[in-house]
Amino acid sequence: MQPTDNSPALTLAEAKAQFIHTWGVSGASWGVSKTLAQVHALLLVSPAALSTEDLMEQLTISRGNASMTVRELLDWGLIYKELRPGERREYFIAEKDMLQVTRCIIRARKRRELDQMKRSLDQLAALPGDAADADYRAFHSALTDIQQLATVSDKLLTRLMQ
Amino acid sequence: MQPTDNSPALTLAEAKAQFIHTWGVSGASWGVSKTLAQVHALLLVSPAALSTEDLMEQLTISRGNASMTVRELLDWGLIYKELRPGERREYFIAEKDMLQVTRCIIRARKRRELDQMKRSLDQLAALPGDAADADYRAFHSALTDIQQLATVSDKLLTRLMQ
DNA sequence: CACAAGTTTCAATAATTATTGAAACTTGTG
DNA sequence: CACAAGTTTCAATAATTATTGAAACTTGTG
Repeated sequence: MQPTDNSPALTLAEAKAQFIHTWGVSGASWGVSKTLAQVHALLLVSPAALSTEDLMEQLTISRGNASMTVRELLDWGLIYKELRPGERREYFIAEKDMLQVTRCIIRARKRRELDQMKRSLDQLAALPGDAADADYRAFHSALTDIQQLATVSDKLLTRLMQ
Repeated sequence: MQPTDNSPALTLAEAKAQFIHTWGVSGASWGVSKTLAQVHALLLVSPAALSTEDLMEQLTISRGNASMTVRELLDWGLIYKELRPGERREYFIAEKDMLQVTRCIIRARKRRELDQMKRSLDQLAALPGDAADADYRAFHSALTDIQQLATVSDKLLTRLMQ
């Protein structure tokens, strides 16, 4: 007797929906909004470009939300506008090369978080103080260690972006 | 005339407070709670171990918050308990080696997010389908690309952890 | 075993963040 | 230049997430 799998296989649409859900959850735990991640996921697995209307419909989100999310994804460089001659409506298509996608994400996050952090650290490290004070020395050395880590990370990320 | 900087220099306590604030903001944008990041920052720049009481006082947070946050930091491996003989109260001290700190953070996030994502992707990639259907092929190929990226990231992160 | 000195849990609440949706805006066309 | 077909903005609101604080629990000691 050949064992046959009785559970109904996922349809393509269900598989896509599940992927969009997973991508949304992941995004949320890295500090980006669930909708942003979901719109990105939907466009990643769409062979064709989609309009704002399509996004609203397929993800049941509002026009405003769709508009702002799409703008942010354009800003990250993760999606492109596709303009069709003679049509008013804008279509969006995702960068499909995952290496490029990675670069975009690293570039954006580095700029927003790491560079900002380095600036704060530099400012704090400039604090003049009494080198005889153990407490001051401890703080300063902690700061220097963190700065060094920031510098190393910066170099590594820059290299990863090629 | 020698130009003298008139702005009052930061005191050590102010500098620490500013560091704690910055670290808190950074943490928040990477999806960890502000308090978690702040407790970590405070312990990072404290030469001595601190008790729950100390944390509550210095960050003006509740006992419950302090307790849960400390437990989570222990779980990440970012802080240690220091027990003093004959004392009931627990003291906490941060891992100060930033290389170790990085490892702990990578290990925890990899386990929580990347490994989880890989499992979801594997499950979706197992979807049987009609290889003649262009839509199916497009989805499958997107999925494979993402899986490959996940695998490469996994290897890179594992290497970074040494 | 009662008590003191702590820690943990978790339901209620506060604070924050994301989302809606209607009004304002933009742009191309007859 | 009026209108149609879209997009964007942003105040109000909904949803989510973090925090409080009091009660329950734990553990060592006289």
